[in-house]
Amino acid sequence: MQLTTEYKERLDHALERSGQRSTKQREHVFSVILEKRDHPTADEVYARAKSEMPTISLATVYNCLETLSESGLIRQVNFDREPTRYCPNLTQHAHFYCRESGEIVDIELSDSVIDQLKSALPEGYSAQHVEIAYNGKCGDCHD
Amino acid sequence: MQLTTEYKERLDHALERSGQRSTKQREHVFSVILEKRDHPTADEVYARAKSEMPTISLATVYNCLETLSESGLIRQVNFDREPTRYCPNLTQHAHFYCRESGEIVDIELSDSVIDQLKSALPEGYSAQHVEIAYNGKCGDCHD
DNA sequence: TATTTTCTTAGAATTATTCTAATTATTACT
DNA sequence: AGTAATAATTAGAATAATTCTAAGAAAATA
Repeated sequence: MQLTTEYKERLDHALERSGQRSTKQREHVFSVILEKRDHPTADEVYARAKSEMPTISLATVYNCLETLSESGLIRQVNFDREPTRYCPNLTQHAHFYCRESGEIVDIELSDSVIDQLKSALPEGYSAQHVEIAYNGKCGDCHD
Repeated sequence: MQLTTEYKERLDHALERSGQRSTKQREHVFSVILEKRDHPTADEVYARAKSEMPTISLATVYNCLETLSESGLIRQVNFDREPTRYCPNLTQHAHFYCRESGEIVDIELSDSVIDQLKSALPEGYSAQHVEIAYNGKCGDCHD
């Protein structure tokens, strides 16, 4: 797939800001993540990326995902002992993991909750990230 | 170390409730977790457990930690691509991970914030756990 | 006490991720 | 444009955390 001009610019600027080069692979991995807005693992990204770029390697996919995360273009999402997942949604949100279906759903959060969470920190502490992970049963999996 | 009567009873009841046996190893692993109230990895628990029970195996430590977690006696704590840690604090709290010192600190949260988080879920969703992980710099590591 | 069930153990296996060293692509410099 | 310097990609090996396996030990049940 092609990156829209908007995302292409966003990618280039973000990479430039962090002193890194824009490459075909980084661009392609970014487009793969944006295309299907779910929460794929590195392996899944690799599989999707390979179908259009057969020579890309798993190591490169890991490198690209790392670079994109560092540049703030995507987020990493972690659940108990599961492989890391990657998320293109940069808005302030939490993740819900359904233990029945394995589905991961974004949960939007109000600014107020986030502010309260940040203000729960002791004096002198500062947080870059707050990761919020729900674990339970989603609507489809309920009795 | 010896488990106090209170904790011994709590352990036995919790195991019974989930149809599991009370064994020397489970008791010992529980006591090790309670003794030093930090957030050890399975390896660290193994090291501590071995000093008093030299024959215990790493697999058993993993099994015991799993059993204790399932029984609700301890909690698992996860941070990005780090080994799972175990926490004896059962009160509603979040975890702060300092990326400088690696220190993990419990952050107490008000019921109100927790309630707001739970009510952010869509209709039909229900959460067993909400894990909240801060990532930043702690008081000691600040400029 | 005998029998069944559940735990523990040691070590092998698995899985996600990172590392290494060689090759290739991109940028910077003439 | 051509060359040197730098950074990224590649394949495969290495690592680290965790899980699995099969045999033996302990606990519960009959």
